[in-house]
Amino acid sequence: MPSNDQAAIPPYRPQEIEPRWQGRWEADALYRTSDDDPRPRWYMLTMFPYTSGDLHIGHWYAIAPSDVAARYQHMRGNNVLFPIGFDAFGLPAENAAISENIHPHTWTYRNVERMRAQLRRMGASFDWTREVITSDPEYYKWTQWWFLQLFKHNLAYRKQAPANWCPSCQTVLANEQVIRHEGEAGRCERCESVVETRDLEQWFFRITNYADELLDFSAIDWPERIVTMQSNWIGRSEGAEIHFPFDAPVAGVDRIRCFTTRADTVFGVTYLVLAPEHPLVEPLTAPDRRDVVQEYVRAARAATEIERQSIVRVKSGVFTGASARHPLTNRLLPIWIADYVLPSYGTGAVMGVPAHDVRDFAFARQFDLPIPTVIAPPDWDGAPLPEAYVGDGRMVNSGDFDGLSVKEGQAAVAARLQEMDRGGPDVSYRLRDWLISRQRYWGAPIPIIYCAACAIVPVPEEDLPVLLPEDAEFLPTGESPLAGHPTFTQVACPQCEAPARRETDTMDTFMCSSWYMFRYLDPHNDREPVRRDLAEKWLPVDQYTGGAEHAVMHLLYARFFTKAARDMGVLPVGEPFARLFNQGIILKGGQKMSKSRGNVVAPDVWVDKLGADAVRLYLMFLGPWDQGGDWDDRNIQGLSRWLNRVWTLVLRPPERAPSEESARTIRRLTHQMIRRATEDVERFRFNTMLAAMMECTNALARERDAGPVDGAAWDEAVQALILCLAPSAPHIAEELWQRLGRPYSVHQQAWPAWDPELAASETVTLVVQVNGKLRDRLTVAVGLPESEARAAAEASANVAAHLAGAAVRKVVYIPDKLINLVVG
RNA sequence: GCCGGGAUGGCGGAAUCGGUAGACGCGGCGGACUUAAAAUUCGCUGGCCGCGAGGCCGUGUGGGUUCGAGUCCCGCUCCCGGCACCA
Repeated sequence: MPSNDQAAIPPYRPQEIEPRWQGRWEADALYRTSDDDPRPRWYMLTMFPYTSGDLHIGHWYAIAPSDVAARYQHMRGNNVLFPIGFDAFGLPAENAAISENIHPHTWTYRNVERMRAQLRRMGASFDWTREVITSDPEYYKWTQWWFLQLFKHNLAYRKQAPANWCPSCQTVLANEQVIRHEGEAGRCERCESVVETRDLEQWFFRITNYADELLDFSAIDWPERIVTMQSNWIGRSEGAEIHFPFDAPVAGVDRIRCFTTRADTVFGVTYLVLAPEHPLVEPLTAPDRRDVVQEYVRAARAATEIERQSIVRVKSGVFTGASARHPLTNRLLPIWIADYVLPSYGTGAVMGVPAHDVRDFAFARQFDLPIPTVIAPPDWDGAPLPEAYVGDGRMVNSGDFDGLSVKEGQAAVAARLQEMDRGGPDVSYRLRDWLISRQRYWGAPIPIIYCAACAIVPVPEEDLPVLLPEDAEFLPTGESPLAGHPTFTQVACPQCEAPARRETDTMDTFMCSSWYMFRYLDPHNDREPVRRDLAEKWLPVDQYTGGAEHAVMHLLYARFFTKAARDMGVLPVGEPFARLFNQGIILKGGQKMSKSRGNVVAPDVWVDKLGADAVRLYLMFLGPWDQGGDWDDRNIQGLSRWLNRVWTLVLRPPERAPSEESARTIRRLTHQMIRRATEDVERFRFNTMLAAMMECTNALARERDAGPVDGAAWDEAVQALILCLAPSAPHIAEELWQRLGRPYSVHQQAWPAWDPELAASETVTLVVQVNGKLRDRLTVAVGLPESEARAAAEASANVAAHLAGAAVRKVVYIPDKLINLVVG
């Protein structure tokens, strides 16, 4: 085209049009969701961000495609709810408070302000009227209410438990704050001191009550990966409990209970092992063994569980001097203690079967304990085993169980023990109860009062919220920060009115995020967490998106909360999220972005340079969303260029002339594009969706440059392109839609439908092969009969050359695809 | 060690009910426009051979099934993620 045409259309200036449309949409409340809208509901949710400071490119990568999906559902005629909020309690605010000498509240709400503004620049279709901030009293009042409900239903309990204690920071650390990776395992992430264990009274939730139900994923459509991770985390093991009696009761107990998945090996037991923390260790230990046992226990307790699990697997342990009887042979079995037995799994006691367990084998070797074989490997010659044999085989040296397979033996032994009242079938889980106490300031206070007379008293619901005092001293002092507050702890017992003391721990922030998806439905309700009819209308969330790093934390806790709430009659559903999609991680130069690496991509810089639309598109285009990808400064140019081409395509009118042929071609391009874009957006394949639209743009430009186009078909094409682009690049789509004189807003138009007939091609490329090798490509009519296809193929000079006169033995014909002539 | 996921041009990635490998984009090369550059735009761009028509090779690696394999089966190598003394 002549260059002076270019002067005729205004340049594409995202910096000018994006803020203008954002202002207009907000003024018009375009994205406000009504609860009374009769259209089908669609609850689209993206994991709310933590108030960490600036919105980084990872937030954009998580949120922008989610916004595209929400906008698409809206265009499909659904009443879409797409809310946003902030996960605002937590340790980073306290750390910032300490290092920057600023109050956590100030720090957090300043970040909320900044992040709101940055989110608005993205042009996302959030309904801001439903925003929740978990550190608002209006919100955490109900977090505390949830605690009280769980307490009332016996799903919350208090017990003494070991916690990670940093002697330098003078505070308890969450497991996540203890370095786990090899070399530095068991150290504080802030000061690198060796973390100790301290016993503290802690609050727990009985998530283990729901272990089996949490293993049932049949009602939800989640990525296989997350399902597997949750299943492994819950770790259901079927086996048996086996009781080993004492000759005389010890501390009122007459037996040691062990859990095993290998009841079939019970005749191979040569010793028992207790975890050093096991309550029977003290009463069992013989007087002459006391010193050595106490020293071992002390050393074991000095290490954290994390440390114990990460040290090299050298077996250590000491003999207690006590013994128990074998339940089936009555043999005396020495009782040891060893730190390879974990106090928190099973019963904290293990039967040692050296021949058929690699850990027991190592232990027996270390301490010279007998290693009798009781499962015969195939072709076993009766010789001692060189290593633990854990495979299948027949039971031997096992009395009347000899000859049974491993599987048969497990059932038979468990049944026999049950008859004898010495145990029986049992199930064990890796999942532990959820420890929610935090000895920290910046969290929701646990609504509990301790009274000398009435013991543990829940705060009455009408007294909620228990406000977090603003004037607490939160610097690390070795005590829970609220404990040092002059008035917070002092309270009258709600039952007897005697002076009592408040609980001073706060709740794990994962509690706040376990129910936020319900609060969006009714964010300002001051009488209940969510109105029942709204929960019935909107739940479960139709589509949830977020990172896979929350697989066994947030996503598991949220499922637990929902099931508990259903059983308490609070919610009508047992699963919070019907569908889940995990986006991947965005990298820079193949590495995670971090301030210390100096490779953090700031979205604002790119919005200034190329516009939010280009940034959104690039994030969608750089690869499949679930695989993540690497940010490359150069590649984003391609998306910006494409937007410029779309801009020009729409605004520079082509030469028009009615034409059947041109109309057919343009409509075919259009409807093929709509079909591909629709199928791809449905599957969250945003990269190929955009590729389809780019191809259409390029093809339309070629049509235009080739001569006059059919005006009606052209207008349809351009409008369809804008509509398909609208969810992905909402600003330029709105601008072009307006410039075409179409009615505001493009975002309230219907997603275009494709007509299969218009999308269909009249001709196809038929691939011609000889013996499976490509020899020619023919353009033929759709649905060509085989005889004609064969004739056409054989007429090809190159095909004839390769046939070389040989007889065709077989013809493979896939209509509209390929014909393969097999010779020889 | 166990459980997932993956390996395709110079780069990011397309294509999996087995049927044209490399769509789309980046980068590169060449042309147009420009005093020049940038921007824009057009063409080419897996390797080797060939003037050309065309041929041979090619989806981590070694086998196999098939008229036909990136795709299915068996064996290996490497990379990423999760779990890790769970009895």
